[in-house]
Amino acid sequence: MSGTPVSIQDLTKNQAMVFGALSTAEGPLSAYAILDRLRDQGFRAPPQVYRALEKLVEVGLVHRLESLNAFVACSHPACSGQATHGHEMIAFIICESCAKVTEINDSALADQLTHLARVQDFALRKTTVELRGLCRACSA
Amino acid sequence: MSGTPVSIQDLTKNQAMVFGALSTAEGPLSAYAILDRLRDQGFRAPPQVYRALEKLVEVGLVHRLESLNAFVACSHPACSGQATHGHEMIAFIICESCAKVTEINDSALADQLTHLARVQDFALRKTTVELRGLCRACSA
DNA sequence: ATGACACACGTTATATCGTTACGCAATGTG
DNA sequence: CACATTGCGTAACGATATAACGTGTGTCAT
Repeated sequence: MSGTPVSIQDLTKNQAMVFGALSTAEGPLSAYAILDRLRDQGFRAPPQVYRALEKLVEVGLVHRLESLNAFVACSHPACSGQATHGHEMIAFIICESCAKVTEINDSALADQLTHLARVQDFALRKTTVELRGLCRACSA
Repeated sequence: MSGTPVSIQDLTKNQAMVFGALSTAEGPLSAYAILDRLRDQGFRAPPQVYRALEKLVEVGLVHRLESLNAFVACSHPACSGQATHGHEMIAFIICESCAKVTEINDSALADQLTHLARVQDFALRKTTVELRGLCRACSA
């Protein structure tokens, strides 16, 4: 199991650069947006980005927003994918005007989702919860 | 408001064909899969499918699965987009093995999501809840 | 050491998903 | 009738994602 990184230290060069790009960004970035930001630093083709993203998502440092086909750095303070691990079960609140994304880890919600799956004998592997609309600032 | 269809009767020819394709299908279909199934019947290009899908989703006869980039016919018995309307707030349970999709309309979940949004003064417009894993049959 | 293997990476090409833009015909409304 | 609206057909393109292949580099059992 030496190939199981848990924190930023264990990232490869490309993974670190992609994570850096996402951390620096204000909001979510598409894979191609990441690619563009890293061209100066030697990135040339999509697979470089996608490979890094795959690992970062697996480890929990980055989340994929399905409804946006985009990615965000985990907002946990110094996140390293720990926390409520087992299943992530994070909800995202996404403003369609300013693109700001809020990450929410609500245990009541997690319980409900777990329950819904359990009732059907469904072996939950991954959950996607994304709430879209307008944030307070933008709906004012 | 004469342009607001509420049921299958009001669909145009293309919308009806796309809805038919989805209804006939066992599981979710991508837009291009729909296109392929309708080529015999005269469909030739993506916009024909996407335009029909846009309307069908708007009306609630069809749902988009964000995590699959695919579409399913609403499973409500003789669905016409009514029911808990206002916001849809439907959860989908998606088997990654057999691709079967179960539609769930859980009011506790809806309440919880509404609450999460409310706490942040977030004006909810659309929710995506997708649970992925293995259904009972497939995890046996 | 050396050969076998796994891993990260670079690169090209291709697959898949979705949209823009344009034109035309049918319909309905003043 | 003039004209707006709507649905439709088509071509071209843009955006997102993956396959496939090659290379170097480290580990490590032999």
